[in-house]
Amino acid sequence: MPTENINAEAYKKAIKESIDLPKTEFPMRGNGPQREPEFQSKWNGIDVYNEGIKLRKAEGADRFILHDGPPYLSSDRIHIGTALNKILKDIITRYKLQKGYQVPYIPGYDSHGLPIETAVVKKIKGGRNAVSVPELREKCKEFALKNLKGQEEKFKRLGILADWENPYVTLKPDYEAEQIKLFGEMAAKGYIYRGLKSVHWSYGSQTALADAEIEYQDHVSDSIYVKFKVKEGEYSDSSFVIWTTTPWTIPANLAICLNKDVEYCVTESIDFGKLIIAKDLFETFKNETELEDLKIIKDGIKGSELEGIKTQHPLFDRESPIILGDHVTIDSGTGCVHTAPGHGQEDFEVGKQYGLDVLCPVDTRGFYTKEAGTVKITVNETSKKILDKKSKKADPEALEWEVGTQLGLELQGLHIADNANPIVLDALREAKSLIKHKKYHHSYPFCWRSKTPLLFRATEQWFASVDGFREKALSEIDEVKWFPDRAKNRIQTMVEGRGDWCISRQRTWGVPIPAFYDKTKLDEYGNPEAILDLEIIKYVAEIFKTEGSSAWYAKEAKDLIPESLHSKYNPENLVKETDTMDVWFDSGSSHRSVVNLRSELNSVEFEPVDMYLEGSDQHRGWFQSSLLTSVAVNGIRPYNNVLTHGFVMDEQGRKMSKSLGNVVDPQDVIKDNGADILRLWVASVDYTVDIKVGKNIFKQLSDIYRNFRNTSRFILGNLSDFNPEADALSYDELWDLDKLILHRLQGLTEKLTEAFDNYDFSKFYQLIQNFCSVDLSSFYFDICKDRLYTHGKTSKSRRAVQTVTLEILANLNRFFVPILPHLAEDIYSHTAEDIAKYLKSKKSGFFSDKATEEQKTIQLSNWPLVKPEFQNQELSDNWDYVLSVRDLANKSLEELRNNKTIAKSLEAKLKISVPEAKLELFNRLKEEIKAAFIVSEVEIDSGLELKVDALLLSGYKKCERCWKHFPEGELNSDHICNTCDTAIEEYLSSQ
RNA sequence: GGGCCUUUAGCUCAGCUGGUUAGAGCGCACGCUUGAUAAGCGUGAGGUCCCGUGUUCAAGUCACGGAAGGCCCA
Repeated sequence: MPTENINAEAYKKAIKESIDLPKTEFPMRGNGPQREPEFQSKWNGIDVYNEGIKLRKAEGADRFILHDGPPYLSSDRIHIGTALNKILKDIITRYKLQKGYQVPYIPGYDSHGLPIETAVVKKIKGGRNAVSVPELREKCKEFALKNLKGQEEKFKRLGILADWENPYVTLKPDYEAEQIKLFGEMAAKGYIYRGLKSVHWSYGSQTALADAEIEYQDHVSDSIYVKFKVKEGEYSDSSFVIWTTTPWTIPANLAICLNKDVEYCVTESIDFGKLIIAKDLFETFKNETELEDLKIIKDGIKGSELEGIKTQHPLFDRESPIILGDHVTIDSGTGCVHTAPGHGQEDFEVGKQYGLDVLCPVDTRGFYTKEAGTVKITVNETSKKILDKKSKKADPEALEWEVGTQLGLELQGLHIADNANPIVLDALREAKSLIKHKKYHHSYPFCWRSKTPLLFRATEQWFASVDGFREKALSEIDEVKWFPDRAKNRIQTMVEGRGDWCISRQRTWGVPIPAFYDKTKLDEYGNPEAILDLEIIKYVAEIFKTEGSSAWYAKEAKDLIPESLHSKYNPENLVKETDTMDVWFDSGSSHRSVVNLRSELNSVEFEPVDMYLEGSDQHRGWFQSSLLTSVAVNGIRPYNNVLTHGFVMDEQGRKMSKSLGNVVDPQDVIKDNGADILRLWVASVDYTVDIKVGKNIFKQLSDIYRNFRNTSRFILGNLSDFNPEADALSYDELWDLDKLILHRLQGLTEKLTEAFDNYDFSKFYQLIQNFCSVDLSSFYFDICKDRLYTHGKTSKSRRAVQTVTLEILANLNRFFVPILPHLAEDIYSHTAEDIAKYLKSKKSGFFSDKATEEQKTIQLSNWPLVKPEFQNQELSDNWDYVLSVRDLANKSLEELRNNKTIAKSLEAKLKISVPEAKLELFNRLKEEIKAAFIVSEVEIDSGLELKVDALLLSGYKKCERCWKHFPEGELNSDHICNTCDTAIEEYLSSQ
């Protein structure tokens, strides 16, 4: 009751003024696009990355090394998939840092290779040959480093914590030096050899291509059936029929391959006589060739019976023997496989077994060489054009060819993708060997850069012999923990089945292969002997280390070989290798060039790092190249854990492509929503499979993000007057509801920690969302508003809520750090002075005891621990039951609201009947239940079944201040209840 | 064409070794509040668990076949 000496006016005014509403500057909207860079420059100012290392070092903490896989520097922009990758890494490193590890993280960049070279050449007037090799390499380097700056800027904008001052770049001299030493060691162990091999060759780019550089496209080829007449013996009146879609390889045919187990048959038709094909393909063959009179005249011939038969090459005076190979199937064609060892991998292999030559009459640009030979044709309209063009090129004055002329035509100079096929077809027709020609649609390998179709070409290449260490590689795969575990199966299968690794590239922009050729020593094919010497390589490595690998091109052989070896290898006779290394060898060397070279990452002996984390395409890429080189020279895996993520798709789950117009650009996302939204996206999805992204998804993420903000904002606002040192209450002084939420906070902390330990970040998203939305916003906060706003600033019941919400804030704030570092910073920077002081004190456990004042930044906070003293299972179980009754109460209240009996739940009372067994509990908690259900009155009795009825309170009046309803006698003349009256008095006396 | 993988409400995710009416949060609709206010609360409607065929007393869950999509390989 107001006492007489208090001014009635002041009292009335105080009714509203004494309400303790939240007070905070923390904005409702994050405005990330604008404010995130401000936080980031703050972090740069205190050098969070290095301070983090220093701090944990001071604690004597273990290291957690996540070794970065280098993104490729073909552009100065980053792809959404790269953003996903870097964010995942950052979430992990930030979490590990909070958990108390030293977390050195060296970002890397992949800087050599064809795409960069192609992009640079494109910009050079006059093309590749207009500049010297060192000039071209210099331009490539500039281009790569320019892109590095661009990508680095975007990575920083994502909020990635890393050693940005000292990234590793595969073009850096120290990197290159280590890489060729690694190569040298592999060579010394006998794992590197030079061999002739049929490889995918791009005549457009004039180079052999790595598997990763091949694209398959739909293509229309010339499909032909060609007969090869048997020269002698039992089948001398018959011909074998081959099928091919590359007629231009016919001049390189050296054999016909059958399968020893397949049944062959002799067929006959009037037009082409007796033809031998696989019996199972008879119908297909008959349909395809439209030989309606074709019939089988003999069958039951095993492939093995036909081995060694000699057939006549249709174009040349040359034999093509029948050989056997397991790769021959009856899936398509005739079961008799045209074999040109110079133009096919399997042909090459089987040819080797039979001692066939490797005839490859095609030059690097795709033109027939002299070896292709001469064919007989009769000039027709098509060939006339080709021939006129060809002869006018040689002699502008040359006369045009006349249709019908017969001639022997030299194939040399025809291009295999342009005009070779028509000529070969004419020649086959002329020789009466062409049974059928039609167009054929299929998918065919193309060069990813020049978009030209590929051919197989037998060339001299450097190889790493995987057989030498395959078993060890497989047993090391076993030692690695793979996330998700199916990844293990995938890489295992790949390593088991893979062939030798072709390391050389006929390119300029790369690390030169440190080999020489002795032109005075020729092998049987006339190739000079190759020299690969570890001592020389070590010498070259020293040169690279100071001058970079371009020294290879600038120096002469004699300067690249130590003097002491000049007598062994006469530099006068030596020619430098011009091939460079496959870029997968570059990045695959990083365990040596980075991990082993940098003191912050290595120990005395080589040890696997804790983690590699890349997209699932890297099973064939970096995971494998790193594993192979590491096993080869270190005898051990390069990593202990490998985590893979899927690919980013559009909202329909389709691949992103320019033509579909569904590409999501991370730069745009940041511009529109900020980096935290992008990071939250990463944390919201199951990244082990393909991940969808798009406008609607960002809309949803923004909603959730705002919920996180508002939850935090509510706490900050209500803690504005709270001084933990003086005002915090002990556990015993808390309400049940407070203890309940503390208990739930421990559960959340426990589950989140487990989720992070398992790299299961989508759990974070789900758990935090549920906690903020269900446990806090709609439950605890909603209930506590009464206590916070009306019970009086210094009341115990209000202090209890503040004590608990501080505890919640302290955890939430730190939970946000790995995923939403900017939000975490924003929250922390808005904590009131007293709160901040408390958090920085030892008591809170918020920071490491070893942390300096500088290091007390939220970014270097400790991960929250579960506090057993706040766990209270019995209380929680009781309340689970009470809260199930709350659901019933809400339903009943909703009815009253719907039929307009009440507007607010405080206008109602609840009649609750509970089973006898629960009666004591409900009576004991009556006051808290009233608060928890947000009604003004409850009546509790026991009944056979649980029942809740909401009714309009009659005879009660609303307290003008707290809006709860009371029996009329309990309010004073100003319609104020006792609790509020006390609060008002306290307020007035403090004025 | 081959290997591996994915497919549960509009969205993001749970559904362990097969067991009652398939869950959560968000979004949406309707209502309330105006003392978290470009906020907050309540209630509600949403699902042929990609399709088909089997196994089983019982299938989102197991088997086989297929579709769509993805990565890798040819």
